[in-house]
Amino acid sequence: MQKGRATTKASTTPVTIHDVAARAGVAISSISRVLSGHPDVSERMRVKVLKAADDLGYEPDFFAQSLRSGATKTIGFIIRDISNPFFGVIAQCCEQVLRKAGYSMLLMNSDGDVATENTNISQLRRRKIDGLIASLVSEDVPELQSALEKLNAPVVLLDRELIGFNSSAILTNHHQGIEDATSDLISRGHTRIAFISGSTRVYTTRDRLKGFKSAYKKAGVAYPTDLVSLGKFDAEFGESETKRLFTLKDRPTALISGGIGSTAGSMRGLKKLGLVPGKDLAFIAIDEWPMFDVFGQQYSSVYRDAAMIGREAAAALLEMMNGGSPRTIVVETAYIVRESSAGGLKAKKK
Amino acid sequence: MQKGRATTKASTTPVTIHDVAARAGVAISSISRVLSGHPDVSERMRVKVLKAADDLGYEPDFFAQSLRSGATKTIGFIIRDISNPFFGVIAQCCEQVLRKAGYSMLLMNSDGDVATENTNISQLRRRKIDGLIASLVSEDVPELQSALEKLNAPVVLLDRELIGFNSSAILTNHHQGIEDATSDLISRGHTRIAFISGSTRVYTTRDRLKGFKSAYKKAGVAYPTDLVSLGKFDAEFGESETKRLFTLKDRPTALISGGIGSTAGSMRGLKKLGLVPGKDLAFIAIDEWPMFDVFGQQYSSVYRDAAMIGREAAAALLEMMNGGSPRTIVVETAYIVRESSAGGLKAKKK
DNA sequence: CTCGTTTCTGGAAACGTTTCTATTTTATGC
DNA sequence: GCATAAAATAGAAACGTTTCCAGAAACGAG
Repeated sequence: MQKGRATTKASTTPVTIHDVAARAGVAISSISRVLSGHPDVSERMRVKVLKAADDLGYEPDFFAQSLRSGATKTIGFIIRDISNPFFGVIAQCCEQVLRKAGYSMLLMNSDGDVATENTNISQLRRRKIDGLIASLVSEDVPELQSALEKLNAPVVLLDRELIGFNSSAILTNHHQGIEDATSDLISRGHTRIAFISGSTRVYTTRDRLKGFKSAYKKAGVAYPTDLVSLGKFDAEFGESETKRLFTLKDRPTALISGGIGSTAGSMRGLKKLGLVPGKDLAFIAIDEWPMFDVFGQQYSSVYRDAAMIGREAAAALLEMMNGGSPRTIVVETAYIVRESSAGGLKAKKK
Repeated sequence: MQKGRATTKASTTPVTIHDVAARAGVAISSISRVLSGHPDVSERMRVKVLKAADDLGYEPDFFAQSLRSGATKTIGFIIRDISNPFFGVIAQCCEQVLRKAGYSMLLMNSDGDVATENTNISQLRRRKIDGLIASLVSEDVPELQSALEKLNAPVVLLDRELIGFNSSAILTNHHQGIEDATSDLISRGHTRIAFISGSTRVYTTRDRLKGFKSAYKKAGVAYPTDLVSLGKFDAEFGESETKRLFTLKDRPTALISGGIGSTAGSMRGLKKLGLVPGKDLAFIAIDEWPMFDVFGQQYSSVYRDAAMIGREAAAALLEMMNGGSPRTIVVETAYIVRESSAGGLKAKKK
């Protein structure tokens, strides 16, 4: 049930630069010059060409342009999982900034899988992207660095450190926020604080752990190595580890868990154990997410600004694509105290 | 601080089909035939070419392929706002399915703005996408339909009805879930139920309203027109309208609000008014989001499966791109009763 | 052995641009 | 009015593929 092709003649055969040249009665090179803003163009020519292009509704073919010029005006965006609202905010802000600069964004989920991530990078290389923004699954994959180098395009890493690789990075000062949070719990009398986070193969987790340890050190107390559980970023891991830790003989009295997937898992685990944050234990979430103010209002958190991370990442990439040099930006975190920082100690005293 | 170019010779000059042809000592057309699986190829040639391609690490140039063949293996994905977790889940599932079929996804936010959406569509047309999945801002934009037609590619619409336009659509049966929810509230004794949703210029809102009206009709009661507020999908609208409705002289005793942005706004508004869902009013959210089970556990909802919507959309698009015809799929909703369905009536009796 | 098919291969023409080079036109200074 | 430089234009060669076409090689059948 196709629409009659006579009605919309534009859709039948796309109009090319040749058509415009024929209509204006000039060479195709002149069309290109006018449209790309080349300086050596007379006013008479400019008017004539623009008129012809407008009459015909000419739109340059993207692939032909890219093939010839080498620039694709396309950037790649690789993350673990776009359904994670934290990444969603980052992606949104990146896309908005990049779009305004004339770039389009290819989105790819790595599903937390190194092999998928590698495939994605290859795919983006074949598509000759002008730049890449990525939150990588792991920092210590041997072939990763050379895969990124082969892209031959500027790279902005989100919360990752690839030593020896010349990229921009938007890092987060996790350790300060976590240290503040941990110190607060210690000052309230906690010693057995559980700490759940993702893989130690990324900066994120290492920097968080650094803050956790540092708080204990400042308090002059050894940190509870048996309560630190680092492994994966997903909810399943957070849930099972929470269950395991909170059924130990010497049960923890507090829990710091993050990022978002991990927190969700921990909450599920606690719920199943019948433990209530702010009462049966002190609880601090790492990272907030949309609507935290209404749905997580009782939960303390270590907060960071996802929108800023997105904007800074896009800005850093644009700068590099315009010939600027890579830079590292550190986004701060803040420990936000709410109701759930209380609780957990009664059980200890009993 | 560039790496020495001698070390990684691959990165200096990309290897083309000509290099492979030279190495194998055959014509470039033979390379193309082997690699594209053309039947008329001898075994000897196949082995020779594959070896040469492998030796050189040859990867076909994407743009050259697209320019010549016309297929871009790229699909466009336009939504209001990827930071909305509901869209995040849809996007994730779409991308996963499409990636496995060899397609990449260009993500664009329309920011709820008709003009931006139109610009995005033009951009995607110039990029000659093979297909489009879109959640449009509004159905009754005059030039929208012709803009989509000019794409010359199959389109899958998310929760939108564009009459006379030949596309697939993944619709949601909103009205059933909303009707069930509303009926439940009515049977509990409510008559003054507030209803907040987005623009009536899209199917989503109209179908929700249909369910709301239908419940009242079945109860034989006129529905409260002064308590229905339809306008925008964002949190600001939800918040201001909630405040307005719940400060009316004849205050509503219950609230149904959605989608996610609207719900968040409503929750904020109620919080500022000091009204507690499940106590001072009955409250039902339209749409759930990640972690609803732990953070929204007391809230009743009208639920639908975002992951399924994403998968179905991708599947429908793939089918159309393979020559199949458009189809319409309807995803069901379910009213899920939780604590917040109670409350609100004491105030009335007083 | 020759002829007609079939199978395979090479050469070249596209695809729609940008950009290089050469040529023509216009402007400038004397 | 003429030489010279500068500005504007046309023409053609790229970019890296796919695909069409023609011809070569292989293969049976008579």
